[in-house]
Formats: sequence, C-alpha cells, structure tokens
Amino acid sequence: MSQQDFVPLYVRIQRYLLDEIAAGRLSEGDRTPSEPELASKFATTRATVAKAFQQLVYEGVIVRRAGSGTFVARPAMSAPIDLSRVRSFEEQLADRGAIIDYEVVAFDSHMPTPLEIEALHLRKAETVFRLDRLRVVSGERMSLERRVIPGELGRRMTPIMIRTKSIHRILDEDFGLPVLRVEGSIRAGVAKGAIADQLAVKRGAPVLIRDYVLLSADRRPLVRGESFYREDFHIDYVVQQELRDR
Amino acid sequence: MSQQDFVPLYVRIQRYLLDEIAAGRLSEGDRTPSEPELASKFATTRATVAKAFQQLVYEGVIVRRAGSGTFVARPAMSAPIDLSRVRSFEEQLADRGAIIDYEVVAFDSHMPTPLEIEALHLRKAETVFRLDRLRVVSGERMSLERRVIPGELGRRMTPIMIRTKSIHRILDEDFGLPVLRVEGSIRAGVAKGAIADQLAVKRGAPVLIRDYVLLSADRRPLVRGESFYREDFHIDYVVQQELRDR
DNA sequence: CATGATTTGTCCGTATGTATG
DNA sequence: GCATACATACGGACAAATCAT
Repeated sequence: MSQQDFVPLYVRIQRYLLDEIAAGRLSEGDRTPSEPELASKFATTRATVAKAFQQLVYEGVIVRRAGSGTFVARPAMSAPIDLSRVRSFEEQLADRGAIIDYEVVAFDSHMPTPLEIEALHLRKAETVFRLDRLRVVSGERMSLERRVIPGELGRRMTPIMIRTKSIHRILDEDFGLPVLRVEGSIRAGVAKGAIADQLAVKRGAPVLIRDYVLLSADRRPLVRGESFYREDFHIDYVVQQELRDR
Repeated sequence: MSQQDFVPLYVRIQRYLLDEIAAGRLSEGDRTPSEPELASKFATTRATVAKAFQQLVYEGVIVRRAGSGTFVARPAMSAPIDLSRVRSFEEQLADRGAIIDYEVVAFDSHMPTPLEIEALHLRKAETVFRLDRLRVVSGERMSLERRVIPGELGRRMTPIMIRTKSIHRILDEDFGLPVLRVEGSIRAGVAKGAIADQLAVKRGAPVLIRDYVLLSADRRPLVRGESFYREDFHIDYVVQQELRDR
C-alpha cells in the first residue's frame, strides 16, 4: 500500500482497447481509432498512444500498417511455445486478455496401462487418475485435454481446482511442484468418436495432437497429457540460437 | 538496391548490442551502457535508446531495473535437444542415419503477395522465388516444403544446391547467412489437390502444416516457408526452464 | 495517373517522477 | 541526502505508405 496505485496512461489506453475488443465493439480486422483520435480522447500525445500500441503489436493483439491504420489481429487461437520459459499457454493467453474456462468431461481413477507406467515411472500397483477437460477460450471450444495423473497427486485435486486452474498452476501453487521441463511431440490426426463430439467438429476433421510429459525440477514425471486441438488452432513457437560464447 | 537502405536508428542500436553480446564483450548478467551513454554514442536522445531497449526486453535479451541499469538476460533456453537448437529437421534426421533426398517440384519467380511482403519485409517491386520440394527420407515421401525466397537470394541458388541441401545449409554455407532464429506456427489441416498428390496420400487425409520464417543474426527475415507433413510424421520438442536466480 | 489527405514510422528535445545504491 | 538510471509523458517535426478523389 505504500505505493499509489498509479496506472500509466499508456496502460489505460491499452485497457481501453482490450475492453473494446472484449466487448465486441472491435472485432477481428476492424480498424481501431487512429493515433490522433486516441491522443485527443485521452488528452495526451501521439507518442504515448504509439507506445500503448507498440506493446499490443508485440503481443499479437493488433497489426499496424503505415498509411492505412491499426487493425485488430486475428483472435488468439494459438498457443505460443516460448522456448525461453516454461509457462502454460493459459498464462500466455491470459496475458493477452483471453478468458479461459474449463469444462470437466471426466475425472476418475483406474489402473495404469503399461504405457502410462513407463511414461510416469509408476509402480505397477499404483492407481492413476484420468482428467478429461475441454478448454474454452472466450466462449469457444478450443481443445480437449486428456491427462493422466499419478494417484498420489490426483487424490489431492479438488473439484474447484480442476474446474478453474491449469495443471501447471495446480502443480505449482497447490502442490509446490513447479513444472521445469516439458517433453512433447506434435502430430496431425483425424477427429473420431468422442473426440469429434467433444470438440464439436465433424468426424474426419483434422486435429492437432500434442502428447507431452510435464517434469519437475528433479526430472520426475508429474503428469502425462494428450491434447487435441481443432483445425483453426495453431501453436506458435520461436527457436533461437544462443548468441553467447563461441 | 541503393535507395532504401535506411535502417532505423533504434535498430542500429539493437544490432550494436546484439553484436556486443555475440562477440562476448557483454555476457549474461553484465550491465549494458546506460541510456545516456548510448544516446551520446549514437548522437541521439534517450527516447530513441529506450525504444531500442524496449523491444529487446520483450524478446528476453535484456532485463531492466529502474535505478540500477540494463542487464543482459540469462541465455534464453537451454533445451538440450531438438527445437531448442536451430537445426533443420534434415540435420536431426541425418543424425539418426536417415538418408534424405529432395525432389524439386517447382522453382520459379513471381511478384510477392502482401503477406509475403509483410513476412519478409520486402519492398513491393522486389520479385521473389518460390521453391517447392518433396523431402524423401529413406525412400519415403515425408513432406512437401514450399519456400518463398527474396530475389536477391533466390537468384544465387543453383540447381545443385536446391537438389541436395537444406535451406539452412545453403544459407549458412553458401551465402554466409546462418539462421539464428526461427519463428513459426504449427497447425493441422487436410491434404487436398496437388499437396495430396505430391505427398502420395488420399485427399482429405490429415497433414501437419508448419509455417515459419528463418531469421539471420541481425533479425532480418531470410526465407519464409510452409511445410506439409504426412500424418505419420511428428515433431518432437523440449522446453526447459533455467533454474537460475530471481 | 496524379495529388492531397490520412495514418503510421521515426526522431528530436525537454521534463518530471521513481527506484536503486 | 545525493547521484545515477530507468519510467513515463509532453509537444513538435518530417518522411513513407496508403487510399480516395
């Protein structure tokens, strides 16, 4: 409380724009007010408006074209894999103002398959939990995630946790087990049966499938997951060579 | 190519800093010159230096602390495998003993689309080359790659190069332009028309689609690509968090 | 096709506030 | 307290890209 809750003007301008988008008054492809218009509206200068815009460009919210204007970018149907940090894509989307809901499809326990024993380094007799959730971003079904969780951890998950938080956050905040490493694999496949139904796509529609294991600091596998993404979803990534040494 | 060699001052400042880091004169944790110092060095104002810094902050190259200074951030990612290093898929496969051949489907020039101008930062009148190749791994058609190459580079590519080498290797070995950064996006789609034929899969079969831009050391876009992979192909990745201080 | 209005891109110079050591 | 460094903001200027007329 020692600090005043001062909000920089350029942040207030960003919030104004994000609100306009969230409220639907600005949609994909629409032109935003110009720099002079916003400068006048907020009683400031173009430089400040430009700064507000610049960050939103970096976050992929808007695109700008000289001589033309500033436009709302396509909706955030993407999950950046920022290889410099292990963050769940929920966090990354939340940074951009998206609203994420979960719809729990199944949460129960069973005996692990040999594949699951291998992936999670389980003892044979240890039961595991299965958690199937639909991830809904800003009202749209985006993906179906299937998780296999060791009994030890699964027993401690409450209904509230699994309805509201990403697995990353549950592991970190509730269990004190931050995810330090993700090993995964991405491939294409077709939606069939239950998966097609739950994603609300036609059977035979293409889906992006991501298999992964979340690992803790000591390289212990924490959770195995399989996520199915609709065709209109994409995963963004950046790979960069180290500049140092050499 | 003479008229428009203008490089914004803030970009030149960024390149200066990136060079200092690449050359090892600045390492992880080192303090960079301050805003006034750089402003003086480049005969500009603090505002311009601040803008140069701001983008590097967003890209994770530096961190800034008010009252303290600007510091070189920890190396972005330490992922030991796969995507964390900038290698082409060819190299990764070759490591495992696979034999890679290319079958050139098309190599011609055309005027760039607006999308290509945007992605490659082209001038409008500059023609670009299109290179379509099938990647054949151990006798099996694995993927179709479509590349868009600025005329300047495309004109220097010989038939032998494009029949035998990955784009990464051509850029590095033949043009002295190593790829230091890849920005891409992965999604699922269906094979249709020419793509299905060339991949030798049924129309409607799922394919993995990867869009990307290869960038050089100074962040200039070199090549834009779109690759289509058959259903049985998968992309492995590892993301790992650095353990360091905080 | 030319031209002017609009819009963003870049840059200058100045000023004040806040955090750090 | 003090100097240094970054954070935010003001106001003005010209250039380049775009688009409607």
